[in-house]
Amino acid sequence: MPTIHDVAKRAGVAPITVSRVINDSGYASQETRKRVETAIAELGYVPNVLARSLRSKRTNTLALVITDITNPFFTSISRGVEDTASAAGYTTIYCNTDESEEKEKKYLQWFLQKQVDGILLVPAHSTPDSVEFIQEQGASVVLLDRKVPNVEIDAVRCDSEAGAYALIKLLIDRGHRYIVALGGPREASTAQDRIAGYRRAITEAGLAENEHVYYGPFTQSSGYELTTQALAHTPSPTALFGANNFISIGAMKALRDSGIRVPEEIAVVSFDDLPPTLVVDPFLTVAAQPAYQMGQKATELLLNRLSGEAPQECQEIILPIEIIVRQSSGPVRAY
Amino acid sequence: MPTIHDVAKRAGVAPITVSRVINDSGYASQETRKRVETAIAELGYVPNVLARSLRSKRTNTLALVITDITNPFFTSISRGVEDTASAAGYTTIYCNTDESEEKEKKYLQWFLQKQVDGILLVPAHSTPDSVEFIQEQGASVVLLDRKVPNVEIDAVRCDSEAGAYALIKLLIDRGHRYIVALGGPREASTAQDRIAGYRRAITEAGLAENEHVYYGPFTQSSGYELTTQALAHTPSPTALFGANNFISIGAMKALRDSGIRVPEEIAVVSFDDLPPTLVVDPFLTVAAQPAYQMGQKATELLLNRLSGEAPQECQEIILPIEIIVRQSSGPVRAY
DNA sequence: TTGTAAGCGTTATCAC
DNA sequence: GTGATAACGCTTACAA
Repeated sequence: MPTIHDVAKRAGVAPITVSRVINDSGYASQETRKRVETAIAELGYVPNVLARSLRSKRTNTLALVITDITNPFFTSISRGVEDTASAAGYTTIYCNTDESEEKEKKYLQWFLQKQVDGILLVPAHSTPDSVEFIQEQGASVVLLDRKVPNVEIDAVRCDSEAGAYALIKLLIDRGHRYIVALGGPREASTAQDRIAGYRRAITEAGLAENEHVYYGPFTQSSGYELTTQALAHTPSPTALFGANNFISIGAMKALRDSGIRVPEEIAVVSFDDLPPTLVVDPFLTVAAQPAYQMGQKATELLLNRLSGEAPQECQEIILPIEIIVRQSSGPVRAY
Repeated sequence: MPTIHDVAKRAGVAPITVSRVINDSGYASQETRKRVETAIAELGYVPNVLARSLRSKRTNTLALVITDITNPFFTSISRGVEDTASAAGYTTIYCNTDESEEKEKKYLQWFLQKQVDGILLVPAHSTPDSVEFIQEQGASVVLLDRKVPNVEIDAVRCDSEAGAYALIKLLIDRGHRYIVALGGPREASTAQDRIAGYRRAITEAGLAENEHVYYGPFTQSSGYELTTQALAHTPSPTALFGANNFISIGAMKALRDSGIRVPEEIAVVSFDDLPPTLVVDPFLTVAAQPAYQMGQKATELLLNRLSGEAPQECQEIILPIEIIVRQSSGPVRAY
């Protein structure tokens, strides 16, 4: 493998001149530039990014820390991140934490050791630990999707509380009085906010007594299980609210297996839409988050921060949620 | 940030001794080891991976080059890769080529510059260019999902030809005589093989005259469009074969929009299953590939290659395809 | 516009 | 067991 020295020798210049040509930094006469470029081409020279980063302290790498790429919501986010990052000349490292704080910590440590320029983090838990850990090491972070209390930090997310409120309000307006929430993990801020929105809508409608919340992981099997429990309860719910896409799919499966028809016998609403590429007949009434855009905006914010273009103070970007009414929420009626 | 020198000074040893303790290489007396470890803890020393890699020529990083993370098939592959890689202490860089050879080339260049230890490649086109490019730079590659002609190389994939053959055979056995193939891009080896399998089944059944193949990208909109074209054709097909999941979903939408019932009026079979986490009522009869395992096996193979444990000669791992019969293929009948 | 010298933080090599 | 030295390939700081 030829080095910058080899190129320099062949072009009859100093290594630093080659460096200048490669990076378009500093001056270089038309002719010198030409000679260097020829030498590079002839030798098939490829700069060693490691050496460059060691010296310059910049790796042109971003880290994306999400809980599970298998969830289409995070898939879209990650696509938004990768597109934006690569367009700016950055590569993306990624990992799945599976909602485990331990894994999260391990990965963050790795990534910081790799000297990534910035981190996009979907924090598993609502504690400032991870963020503080990153900031101590002097790296830039942007929080994605979820909140963390007591830290000044750039963030991009949707208003989960408002989204959940709108969904529940919709159910109440259609006559539902007994709505069960199939919640996510207590640790995730989005899960907390969605339950808060549920609660607000229920309480406002004077239905506080009917409040009924289950908690569990953001998985299909949890949705299935919680639904089974909810159905066994008396009085039976007339509507279900799934706190994310996986939970709702699990709920739908449980209802199917119990022979309960949606929306005729029970209504279902859900957080998160599935991408249209994956569904032939969209059926669920949902609060849809612009996942791709979230990834995009977060990456732009991070890149601006890195280039020093962003204003000093922290930015919180709250993207709008779209309520998409489909069949699963059923018609207006009296219960 | 403390360096290895600071630790060495504090522990009263040479930097190389610290290095030995950190990496568990070479000897170090119990006592020295202790002193070094204390110093490390006291200073909060974190090794600089960049410097280490520059010297050692190993980055503990793998690159995953896929066409589109948004496709659940590749999502599962990527999860298999990441799980396996991280368990072995490797981080994963990834990118989406969108079936573009140009993007592929750009990303490969980046990744090779970053000195990744190995690359997992889903080649956009069936040409040896990319593979040769990588091998010239001395990096290890494992081919994933798709073939490339005229190169000796490790590879993990499924037998697309056989899978397609089995699907078409199933349709023929149910009485279908006019089956249209909604193919993928001509450049992708999997698309080629699936059409070859289609052709073999059709020909074997003496239906060569009814062969009818469309080509287009592996997207939903292509599936939609090709289906519209196929329906306009006379005689009308009694069955459709979608060459991948997106194409088939597009086909299903086109059929729905045309008011044509599946499987009553037309049968549909498809390559690739959707993960059970995403579908409430699986409907399509499919040739399902073990995507997660493919990622896992490919990564294991690559890691073995890197550690020199793999045998000299190249390995081709062909994983079994499962034919899952559901409603979309309909019952046996005469046409 | 170009070059010199030094150093980024590690580890390979060889010596003791 | 431990250490001195050089080197990995590049860029910053300064000089000409």
